[in-house]
Amino acid sequence: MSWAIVDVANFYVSAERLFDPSLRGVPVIVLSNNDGCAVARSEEAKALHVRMGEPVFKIRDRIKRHGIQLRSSNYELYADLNRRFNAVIADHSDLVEIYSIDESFFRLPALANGLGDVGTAHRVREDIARSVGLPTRIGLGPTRTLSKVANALAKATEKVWGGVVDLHDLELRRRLFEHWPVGEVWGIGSALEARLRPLGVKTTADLAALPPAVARDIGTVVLERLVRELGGIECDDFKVAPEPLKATAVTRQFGEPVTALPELREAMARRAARAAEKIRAQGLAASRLIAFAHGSRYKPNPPSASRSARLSPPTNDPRVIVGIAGKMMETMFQPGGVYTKCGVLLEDLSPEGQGQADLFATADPKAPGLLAAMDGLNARYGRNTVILAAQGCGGRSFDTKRSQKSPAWTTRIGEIPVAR
DNA sequence: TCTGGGGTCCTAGGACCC
DNA sequence: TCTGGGGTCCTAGGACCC
Repeated sequence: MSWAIVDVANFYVSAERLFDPSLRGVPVIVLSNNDGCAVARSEEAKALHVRMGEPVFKIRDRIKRHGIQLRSSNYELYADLNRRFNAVIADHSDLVEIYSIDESFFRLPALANGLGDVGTAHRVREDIARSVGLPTRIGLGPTRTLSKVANALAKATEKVWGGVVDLHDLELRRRLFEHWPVGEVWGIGSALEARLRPLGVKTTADLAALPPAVARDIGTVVLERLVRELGGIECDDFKVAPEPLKATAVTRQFGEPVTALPELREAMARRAARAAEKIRAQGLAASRLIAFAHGSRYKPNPPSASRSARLSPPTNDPRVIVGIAGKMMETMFQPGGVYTKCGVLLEDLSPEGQGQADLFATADPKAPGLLAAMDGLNARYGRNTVILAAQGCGGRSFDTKRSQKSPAWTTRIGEIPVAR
């Protein structure tokens, strides 16, 4: 098998630059939700040592001194561009797996010599650059893991090898792995890296040389599979049809800290309603609900609590979910606590109507029609056109901050760019 | 004094990814 | 003053069953 993975360079920044030429050639940072941290950096920003995940308030002086441009994250735009570049990939491949918002695995026609695949990979890059306008890198290899490592190497060697690296060749792997730090390998995080270091496993070559049983001993079966995949043995397959969601979460930091119970209830209701809406859109119902609320972890003694409950029968009815989450918020609330975040998790998701009926609960016969009407109106006239009273009206100070958001250039008729 | 064996299910927590 | 959000997978340990 021949695996390929394409990733978009500094995706969020590249997306922002597409419709705003003033951002080109200057340092740009795209911020996390609530405008808190840097989650994407242009090459110019990286050169100024802005780190991934760095809080914005800590780099205010650099932002000012170097004129670093800030943008809030604009997921509507990124999701649309994701759709577009995947359509281009599909022109070249019969099998595409969307792995994340900025990465997709795909299969290339396996030619006898690897050169054909490299040529195709270059054409995919060129097509995406021409028809979508996004810069990409591509890694090729006989397994998923090897293509991921190749992709990382393509990033590091872009100027030399033009953004495509093929790791089908054993000799090339041997040479490159000796210089590639083990912590850079997909699946090796800081904890595993720290466990591997004292054992003398510092490079990818060291890791690939571990006997699988030893790897399992150091980590789990996950590390064992990783080692096998580095050796060219496939342990993982394409996931073309997206697996049904197993759990979903809606958790948000507050724009401003909250101390009053009525506001906390309202904030919780907004998150719970959104979570219920998400699973309805997938035709799923939840069997377990978890709600939590806490204060800043950078403060001493922040309030922190969570509650969980089984939902029987499984449900996606916002009236039920918002009701329970609201009661949970009441039992968690500590007077005097300064809260900065709350959220709802829905777990044990199953297809709607498939769960075991509850012997003691009678289903509301009107619910399906009511919820379909509500979702229909919100789809047609915009999110939150119809809401539950518990969610409260209008924008509130505790909603997420997004002060620098760019327009939805490609998906809203009122926000398309104007040319003069 | 001596105190089985083999399962399943659930939960919490850790680790990883983007 | 200000520090993101949303997923998956695995394991250990407890509760429970026969």
